[in-house]
Amino acid sequence: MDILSLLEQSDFFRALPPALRRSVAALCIPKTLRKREMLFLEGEKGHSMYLMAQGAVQLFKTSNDGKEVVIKLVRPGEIFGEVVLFQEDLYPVSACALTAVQVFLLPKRQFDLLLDEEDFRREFIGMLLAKQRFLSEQIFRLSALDVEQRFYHFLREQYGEREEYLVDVTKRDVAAAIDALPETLSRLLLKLKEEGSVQWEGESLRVRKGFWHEHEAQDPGA
Amino acid sequence: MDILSLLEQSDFFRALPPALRRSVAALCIPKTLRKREMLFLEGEKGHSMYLMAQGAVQLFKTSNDGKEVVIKLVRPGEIFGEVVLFQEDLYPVSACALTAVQVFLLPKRQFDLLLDEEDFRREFIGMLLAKQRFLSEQIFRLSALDVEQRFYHFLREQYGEREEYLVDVTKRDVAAAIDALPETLSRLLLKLKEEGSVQWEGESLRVRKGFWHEHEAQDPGA
DNA sequence: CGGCTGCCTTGATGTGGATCAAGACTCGCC
DNA sequence: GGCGAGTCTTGATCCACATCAAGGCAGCCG
Repeated sequence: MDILSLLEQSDFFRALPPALRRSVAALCIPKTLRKREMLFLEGEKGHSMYLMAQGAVQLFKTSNDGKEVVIKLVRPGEIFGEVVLFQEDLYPVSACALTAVQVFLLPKRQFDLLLDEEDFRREFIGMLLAKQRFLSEQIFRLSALDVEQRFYHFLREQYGEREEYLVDVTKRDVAAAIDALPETLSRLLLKLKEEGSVQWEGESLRVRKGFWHEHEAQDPGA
Repeated sequence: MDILSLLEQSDFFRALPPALRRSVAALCIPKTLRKREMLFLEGEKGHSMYLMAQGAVQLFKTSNDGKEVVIKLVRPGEIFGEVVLFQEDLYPVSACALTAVQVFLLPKRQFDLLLDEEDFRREFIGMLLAKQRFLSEQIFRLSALDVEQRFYHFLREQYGEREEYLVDVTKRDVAAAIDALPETLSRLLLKLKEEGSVQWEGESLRVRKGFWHEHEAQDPGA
């Protein structure tokens, strides 16, 4: 994936005038990670934000006693690590590649230039607000939905309402993403298989016709 | 509380040149609410953000089956409802006064002027990022801490590490804020009283000397 | 006054999901 | 080929917290 077309796809780099976009592209530093490689650690000093090009990155926090809490999975086209560009410069989360990953790195200094662009600014702030919505909803989900519903939400959010999926992350990672243990997800999947509604073998997951219709999304007001 | 000195206290209105600050003050619409009055509802269209002057406001989401999940309590000096100023103009949460409340309303249109100010912009974005940190930590707390630790965090965050508190919200609201039922909080408080560590009667809450020392905050990396 | 409406407490019981423990299965690697 | 490490499953048990149900105890109003 080349950087320029990625920028064109990305919601808010699209807002830049083409000339500036090209110069940003020139400043972006590409980086690839292998599965399970760490990108940065919670508490570390950071000077760049990241633009996701390929794969999946897990953002998580770690408790004193070692429990890892997933805050968000990042997918191609999304930005992360932008928290570090203003004021406080410590990453509030750790980032780990769940698959082979391709990202671009945009250093702090280059970034300031962009913010002078009125349109870019609007898009950037809009993106921050969208993230705020996402996190609020995540809080809601954790406290109001059970594991089963969180699993459905996960599928919808990551891959959309389909009948066949190619799941590119492990069950363990899915479990973590919906704040459950692998054991719990495993038992859930067994139940769903017996019900005939969801079947997940290897990378391929399939869902009974009409399934999504019977499982409407929560949270209409969002 | 008069609006001008509030603006001077507020983290990022302080960044405005005094002249502009005065003109903002002139544009702010004061509003007072009584306990339990609603300010806006999830899903409603909105055209203003709010600046908190006095009291406590609860931001929450409601599930299909009526469960209310508190996202955040807002305190004097904080901003809320700003999500509505860009793109999507529906409030993602509902807002309810937990006490008598004084707020100022800043309509969308006036707000755009402010964003042209370089310094203000930086502060505004900084505030959004701080909120993002807060929400991430909240997710962490919900999934990694038990009710007892969430209660301690609540006290620290709302009032600081003191020995005596004047609690201005009801137990029911505290319970909701730490994602617990009133019954659960009640039982916790009984336990803490028997241990001699926390005593809460009426509005006054007191904590054993040395208590905070024994209960260090989690989440060092934040 | 007496009754109502919120708030808070206390008790008995239920349960979703965590925890602990033990295989099974896969795959890369020597 | 076989060993070891990582992943996934399955079962038995446990526990924090929810749920359900009843009172107690204000404060307020007619």
